Amino acid sequence: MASLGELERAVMDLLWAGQEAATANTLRDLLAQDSEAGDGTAGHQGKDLAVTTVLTVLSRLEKKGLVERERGTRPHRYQAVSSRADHTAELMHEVLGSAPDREAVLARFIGSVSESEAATLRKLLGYN
Amino acid sequence: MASLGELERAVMDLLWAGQEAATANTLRDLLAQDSEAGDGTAGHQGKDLAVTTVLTVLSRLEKKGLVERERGTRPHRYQAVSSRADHTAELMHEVLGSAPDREAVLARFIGSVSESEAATLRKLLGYN
DNA sequence: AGAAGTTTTCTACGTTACGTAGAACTAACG
DNA sequence: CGTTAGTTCTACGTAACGTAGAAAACTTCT
Repeated sequence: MASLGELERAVMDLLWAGQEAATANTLRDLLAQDSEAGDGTAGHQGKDLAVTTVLTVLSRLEKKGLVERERGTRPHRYQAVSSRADHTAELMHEVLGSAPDREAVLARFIGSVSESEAATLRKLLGYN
Repeated sequence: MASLGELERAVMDLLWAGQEAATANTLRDLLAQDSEAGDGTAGHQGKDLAVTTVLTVLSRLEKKGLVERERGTRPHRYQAVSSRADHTAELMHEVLGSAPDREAVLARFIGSVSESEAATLRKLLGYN
């Protein structure tokens, strides 16, 4: 119960990027901007989305527990429930937990970690 | 490009469990067995699947690059391309790579790792 | 070789997730 | 209270997946 669609992902990226809670309109504008700057790298192409589209996606994200909304203010404001780092780490745990042989998974995982990441990990695990 | 459906997952689990390449029929039988033993823990319920169902799933898994088939022999034999540990570790990397702030993700990840896993990781990273 | 059985491929349908948005409803503001 | 901004409802198209029958390909037996 974790994978996100392309647009859902784009919205979460925006929510994770900005620290402030945002409205659907703001998000729609940001999405429009992102789709410009056509560096061809990735991302959707072309026309702006309708606000209702953004709202639908936000509702779905809320149902999934990834987004929280302030219903008090009139233009509702949305924000990510947890930081991207937290969310991603949680996902990693989910994946890790999906296998019965965790040790083996960790071994392979560490086996293909970059040197800098390995350094980070050593630091994090260091004393304790 | 990674997530598996419930049945796809069940099939992969069987392929990962057995070291020998298996035929669709064998797999169907194993799936039937698994669905018995109704401990209610999880897994599908009820009736056996048609062999064609298993074959369809195997084809899809092959297309996804998770399964390899020997076309030479007549009942084709199927096997996992990589071990479950490898596959899972790869998934973890994919997840990790999906965030721009890997260090932060790793920090959170390590933060909620069990003590035994932490020990495993220290060992793997070469105490330092 | 021809019939009969086995295995694989093709095609298809139902369900659910997701992108997308119009229509209708609700709240705010003058 | 009417207009306007914002939200919810409903809906359609596409794709993934579970599921399997029908048809095609291959084996085997006589």
